[in-house]
Amino acid sequence: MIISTKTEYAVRALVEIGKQAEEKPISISDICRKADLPQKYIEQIFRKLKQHRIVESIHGSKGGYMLAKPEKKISLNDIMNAVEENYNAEYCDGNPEHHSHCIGLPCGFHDLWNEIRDHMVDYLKEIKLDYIISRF
Amino acid sequence: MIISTKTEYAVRALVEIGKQAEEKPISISDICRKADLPQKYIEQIFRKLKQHRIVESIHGSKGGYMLAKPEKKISLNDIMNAVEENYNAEYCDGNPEHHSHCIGLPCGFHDLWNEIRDHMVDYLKEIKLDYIISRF
DNA sequence: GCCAATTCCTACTAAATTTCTATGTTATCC
DNA sequence: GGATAACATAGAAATTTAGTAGGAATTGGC
Repeated sequence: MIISTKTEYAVRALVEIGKQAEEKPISISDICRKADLPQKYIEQIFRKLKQHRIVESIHGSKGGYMLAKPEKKISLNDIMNAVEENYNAEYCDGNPEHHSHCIGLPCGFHDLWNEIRDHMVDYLKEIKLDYIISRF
Repeated sequence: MIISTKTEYAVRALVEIGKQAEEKPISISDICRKADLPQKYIEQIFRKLKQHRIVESIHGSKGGYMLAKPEKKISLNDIMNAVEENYNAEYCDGNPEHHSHCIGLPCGFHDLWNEIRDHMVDYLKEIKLDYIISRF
């Protein structure tokens, strides 16, 4: 499956924030209760989302998370890039010492894999959070 | 990474068959020697490729594998479909008893994930083995 | 008929990754 | 000061992926 649990959880949690009409922060525990998600896991995920400026947080009691920018400026690509490990990794540097089958530069396979990844990234950039929310 | 080792191995092995000018079978051991691949693993992969009519085999001594159809009729999608587990799996059937967050049918998330998967499948259908081979 | 080379089959092991929990610390509101 | 929340790190548990072991069945060539 193309979409991992981690990405799905991130999206479901962000949708929960998006559904919140008011401009006040919502806590992880609220999100998880409403969307039936594992709280500690979501905490980790949200720290990554914050590092990538997708959400911002308010510390302490009455604190929580808010979207850091408008829903239409947050794409599925942004979310996956924040949340998935080495989402951006080049498949290979073409160095035969790392991959014995690379006969040299450029390596045809890895150019192809990167081409496929780039296609996917471009597509996912067009799927915005507002579109996702609108489907509910 | 979108492309797994298993798919990469399958492609590299199929390219090796494609490079073979003559219309005679090539053995797994030859393929693995030339492309530096783990033989037993490739054997498994080729059995799946055979089940999906991507290659055909000749038993016994002097036996081996050949492409079952022209290179331009074998797509990356065909290969991944043969080789990757539940490549075709619907993300979810929308049944809340299986996924507690599905509030009903249709389930917006899973329709979206399937939409993304379908986009990817359509793209991968257009990447044919002859194109891949031509890149070397 | 026998041997070598090969496909074919199943079960298992090992490694890596992903998912999730435990146990805190720090910050803020009341 | 207590409650509630974000923030942090380590690691357990589960799942998936990659690879190995050992052999059975099939065929060509001698």
